Amino acid sequence: MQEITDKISDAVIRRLPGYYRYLGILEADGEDRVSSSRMSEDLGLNASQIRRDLNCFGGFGQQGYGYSVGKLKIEIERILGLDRKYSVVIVGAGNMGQALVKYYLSGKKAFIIDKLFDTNPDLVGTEVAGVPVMHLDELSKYSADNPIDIGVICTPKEVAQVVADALSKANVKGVWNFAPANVTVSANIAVENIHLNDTFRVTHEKLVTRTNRVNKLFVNSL
Amino acid sequence: MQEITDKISDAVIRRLPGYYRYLGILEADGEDRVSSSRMSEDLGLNASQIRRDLNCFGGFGQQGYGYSVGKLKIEIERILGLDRKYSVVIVGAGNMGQALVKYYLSGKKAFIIDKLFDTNPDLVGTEVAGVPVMHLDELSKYSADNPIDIGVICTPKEVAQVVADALSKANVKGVWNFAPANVTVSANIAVENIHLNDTFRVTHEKLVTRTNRVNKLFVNSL
DNA sequence: TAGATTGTTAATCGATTAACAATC
DNA sequence: TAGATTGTTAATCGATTAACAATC
Repeated sequence: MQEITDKISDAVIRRLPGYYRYLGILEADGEDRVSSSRMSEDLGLNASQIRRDLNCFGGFGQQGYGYSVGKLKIEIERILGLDRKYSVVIVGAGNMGQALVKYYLSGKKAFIIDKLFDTNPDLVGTEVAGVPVMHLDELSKYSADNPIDIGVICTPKEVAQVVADALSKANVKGVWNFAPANVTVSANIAVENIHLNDTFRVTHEKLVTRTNRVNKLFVNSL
Repeated sequence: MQEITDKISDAVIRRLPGYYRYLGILEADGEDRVSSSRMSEDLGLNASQIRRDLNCFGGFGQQGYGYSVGKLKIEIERILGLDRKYSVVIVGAGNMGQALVKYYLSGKKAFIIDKLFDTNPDLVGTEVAGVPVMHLDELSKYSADNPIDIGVICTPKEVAQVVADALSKANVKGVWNFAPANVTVSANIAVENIHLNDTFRVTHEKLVTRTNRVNKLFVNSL
C-alpha cells in the first residue's frame, strides 16, 4: 500500500473526485490522452494547479504528450481508495437508505452493500434492490461473523447517536452519518457527518452570491 | 436588503452553516451568550478566525461580553438567506425526492415545498407528506401561475438535463441537482450540482487519511 | 529534431493565526 | 473601575498562479 503522507492538503483532495468524474467522461468518449490545458478549459481550473495537484501523488504525465486518460483515472481511483472493496451496512431502510442503495451506491464497485438494518416490522424481512433488511437487534450478532468496513446512518436524527454507538460496538471502521445531527464515536473510528442540510444552506448562499454577480435585480426579487 | 459584497470568501461562507447549527444547539440549551474562545473549543476552530469570520458582516459582538446567541443566530440566518421564504418544487418523487420532503426539508421554514413532479402514473395524483405529486407535463402550466424559486432535481441521471431544461423554461431562479451528473442552465440561473457520490469519495479519502494519522495498522487492514 | 507539455521553482495572492489596543 | 473579550492590525502560513527549464 502506498504511504499516505500528511502533506497532501484538503484543497487538493477535494478536487480529486472532480478529476475522477471528468476522466470517466473522457474515457466514455473514447479519449486516450488529455493535457492539463484541456482539463483547465473543461474544468475551469488553472492548468498549473492541475499539474501540481496530480504531481502530489507521483509523475503521471509525460512531457510533450500529457496524461493518459485511462492510467490517470486508475491512479486517482487508487488514491481515493476506490480500487478496493468495502463492506457497507446501512442502518435505516427509509427513503434515504433506499435512495443510497438504489440510486447513489448502486453500480459503485468499491462499496458492497451487504445489509440494511431497521426496526420497522413492515420493512424487516423485505429486500431493497436485492439487499435484505434485518432487524437492528441482529446487528451485533451479524457483525460478529461478518466484518463491516463502513456503517451508514440513515435514521431520524433522534436515534442517530444510539445507532452510532451500536455501529461502534459492531466494530465498523468508518461511519457515514446522513442524519441531520452530529454523532461522535471513539477516535479510532473515522466518522463523516454529512449534513445534507448544510448543503442547502451553502447552496443557497452560493445562489445568492453567484447570482448577485450576474444580475443584481434577481437577488432583490428573490 | 444588505449589500452582498464579493469580498466574502468561500472559506468563510462554508463555515457559516456550522456556526448556525452550533448556535441552534446553544439556544436549545438555554445559553444566552457565547465567547469566541468557547466557540473555538466547541467547534475546533481558531478563536481569531471566528471573530474575523463574524466580523465580515458587521460587529455582532460586544467587548467584554461576547456574542448574544439569539442575535448572532438571527444575523447568520439573514446572511444565509434563511429568513426569507422560497417556493420549491421537486422533480422526481422517488426515494431521494421523498427523503427531502419528509426528512431534510421538513420543518425548514425557509423552504416551502409546493409540489412534487414525476412521470410515474403510480405516483402522480398521490401525496407525499401532504405535498401533491403532479405530472411533469403540468410543470409548464403550473409555473405560469405559481412562480418557483428553486427547482430540485431528484431524477435518475439520464433525464437530469432534460429536467433542468424544463425547470429553466419554468423560470426557476435556482436549481439544486441531486442526480449524479452535471447539468447546465443559462447563466442567469444559479445551479448547484450536489454530487452525493463525491461525498462518498471525499468521505472515504478522509476516512483513510484521518485514520492513517491515528492508527496505521487500521489503514493497512481496511 | 522541433514542438508540445510536463514537473518544478519562484512570485503572488489569500487565508489563518497571533497579538494587542479599543472598549464594553 | 477592573476584567473580559471583541475588533483589527501585523505576522505567518499555505495555496494558487506564472514562468520556464527539463524532457518526451
